[in-house]
Amino acid sequence: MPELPEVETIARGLAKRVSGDVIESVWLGSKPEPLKSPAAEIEAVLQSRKILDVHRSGKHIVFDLESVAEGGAKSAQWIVHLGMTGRLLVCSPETELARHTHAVLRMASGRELRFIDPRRFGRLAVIEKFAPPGVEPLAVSPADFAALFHHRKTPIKSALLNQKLLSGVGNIYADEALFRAGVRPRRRAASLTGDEMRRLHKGLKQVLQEAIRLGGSSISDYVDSDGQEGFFQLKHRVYGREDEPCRKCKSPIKRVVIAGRSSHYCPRCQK
DNA sequence: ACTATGTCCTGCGAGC
DNA sequence: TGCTCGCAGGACATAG
Repeated sequence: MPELPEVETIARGLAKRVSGDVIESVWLGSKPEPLKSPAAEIEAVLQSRKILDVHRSGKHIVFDLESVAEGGAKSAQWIVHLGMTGRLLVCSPETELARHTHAVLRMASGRELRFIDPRRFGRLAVIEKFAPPGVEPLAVSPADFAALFHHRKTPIKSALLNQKLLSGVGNIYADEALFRAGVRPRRRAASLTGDEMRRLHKGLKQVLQEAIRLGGSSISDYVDSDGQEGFFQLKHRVYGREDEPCRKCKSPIKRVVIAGRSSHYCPRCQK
C-alpha cells in the first residue's frame, strides 16, 4: 500500500503518539505469516521496552527501543513493513478488534498499538540496527543517483522500483517522477542522458517532498495512524489517470504494464 | 550479476 | 441481486 511519503506520514504520526510509551505486553496472531523474525523473538524484544522514537527508513517504519529493566540497556529496533494493506493503529483497548489484526501491543499509557493487514504482505521483525538495502532518494546526490542506473538494461520504471538501488520509491511516485522528467517508463535505464537523469532526480525529490507535505496519497483505504487521509492523490499527473487528459498537453494518458506493474505516462510529454 | 516472471493474500469495483 | 474477473500502493524466489 504505502510508499515513502505515506510511510513518512505514518511514522511521524506514530512518533508523536507513542514516543516515550512503554510496551507492557505483546499479542501476536496465530498466523505466523507476517513475521520475518520468529514470534518468540519479537515478543521477547518488544516486551518491557520503551519506545524512544519512530522514524522511516525506505518503506520501513523503525521503532527505536530501549530496555526498561535495570542494567538491560541494550538497544533494539522493531521494524514494520506495511506491504500493500498494512496499517498501524493507536487506539483504546475497547476499540473493536478489526478483522486481520495480527499484532496488539498493550502500552503503559493504557492505549494499544495494533497491526492490521488483510493481504498479509506486511512484515514484522526485530533487529539490532536496521540498514536499508538501497539509498534514500531524498538524500542521494545527483551524481550518485545517476550512477545507480548507469549500466542497467532494465526499464527505468523497474529500476526506480528496485529497493536495492533506491529505498522507498513505489509505483505511484515512480510514474509521477518519470512524468516530471519527461521520460517514458519503458526507456532502458542506461539510455537516459545526463540531463534526463538530472531531471529525474529532481522530479523524484520534488514529488516525494510535495506528497509528504500533503500527507501522502490516499487511494482506496490508506489512512495514517490518526485515521487521516492524505491528499496528494489530487495532484497526481499520470498515476491512475488512464485516458484522462494530460494536465500539461491534454493528450490522453496511457497505461501499459511493465514488469507486471501498471505504468502511466503521457505519450506526448514523455520521450 | 542482472533481468523477467510468477507467486504470495484478500477485497473491491466493473461488467455481465 | 449475484457472480466472475481483473486489479491493487510490495517484495521475494526462481529460472534463464
